Amino acid sequence: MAVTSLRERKKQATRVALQEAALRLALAKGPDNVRVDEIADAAGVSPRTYNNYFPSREHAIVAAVTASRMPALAAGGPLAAAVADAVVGHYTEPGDPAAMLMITTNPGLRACYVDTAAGIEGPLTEAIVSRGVDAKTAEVLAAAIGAAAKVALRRWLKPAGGLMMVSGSLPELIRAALEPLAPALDATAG
Amino acid sequence: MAVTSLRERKKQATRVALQEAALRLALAKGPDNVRVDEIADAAGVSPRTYNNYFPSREHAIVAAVTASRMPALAAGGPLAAAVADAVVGHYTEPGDPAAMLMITTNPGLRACYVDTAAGIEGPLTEAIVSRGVDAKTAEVLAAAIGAAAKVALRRWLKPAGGLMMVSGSLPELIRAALEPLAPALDATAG
DNA sequence: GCGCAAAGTTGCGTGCACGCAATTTTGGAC
DNA sequence: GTCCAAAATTGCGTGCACGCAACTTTGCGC
Repeated sequence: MAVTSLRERKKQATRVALQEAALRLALAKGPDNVRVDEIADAAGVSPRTYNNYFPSREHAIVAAVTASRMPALAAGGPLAAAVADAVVGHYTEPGDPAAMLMITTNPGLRACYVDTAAGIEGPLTEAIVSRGVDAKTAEVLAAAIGAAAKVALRRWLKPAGGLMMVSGSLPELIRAALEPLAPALDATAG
Repeated sequence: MAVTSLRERKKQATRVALQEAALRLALAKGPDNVRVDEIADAAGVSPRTYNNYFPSREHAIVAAVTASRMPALAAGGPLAAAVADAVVGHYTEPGDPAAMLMITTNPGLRACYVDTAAGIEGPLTEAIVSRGVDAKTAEVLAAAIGAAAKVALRRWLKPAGGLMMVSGSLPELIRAALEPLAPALDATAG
């Protein structure tokens, strides 16, 4: 938040307005009954502008309940453990339970939520590099971690039994999914 | 090709017809000047049917130059090596050079081509399982491998210097990208 | 052959993503 | 305060993906 030119603040404001409008409307009318136009309208902005902020209808809704930044990696200790802690940290947010239920229930939102995992790859790459790992190696590892996170999210969202029930603790699932990658991560230790 | 009911053969035929029409038209007019309607038309099929076969305009074009199935994993030896060979094998196809140039040149096609890598995950999971690895572990590893493959493809497609030049040998890039995952793969050995 | 259920195709309608060019807003320099 | 270049917003137009509900084809049992 270092630079806060007025312009930047206004942009952030409309972004937030769009997110909140999207979430509110989706919760009120059901996610499939919300049109982009309504969201834009509720945020006091033109429909075209909506897509200057979000690449799809679902993104605004999901963004409203998604952590914006990854926690930093712990400085020392095994890389695998530090990564697991960071990823778990990122996905351990309170977040409106009703909103989460809606996301887990709706296919489009589910997919969009899972794709969130791609967003951690950039920061992860940097973080891994800053621990002395070669940049190209770090890129691959971050991509692998992102893929594992997606698997974990998919497992978490998978309808268990007949009912749409969250199938286990997300932190546990994330740690379990990252486990197979641990040898690769710890092999980078100097 | 075990089951070849007439129905199945006709489906395959239209699929191929669509692919070839798409590729031919894209090569002739430039990929951005080809409308879905034209492709469908050239394949003697309704536009609506196009999307029963391909989820996007780009997919048919890319599918025309993409290997349909992964080579099987070698039965013995280290898993990492077997996987690397299989993935390299999958991406080592002749393929019309002109078509490849077009794909590497056009942003939309590039992205679609990279996403091809997701298609190897299913077969890979099965293959890894059949080597005695736990199913959940295999799923994560396959996802990681797919992610690494995407990184390799992206590096390969990255415009090097000012010109749109393929930046190195794809097999080399794939092996390099898979290298960091080797410890994780070989750690599964009984 | 005959008929019928399943599979595939088609047309229609809707909402959406996005390129483009025109317009409005912003904010620092003077 | 005034001005202007950069940035953001907007409207428009286009092509596309896809749900849905007819309609047509297929292929199997008889």
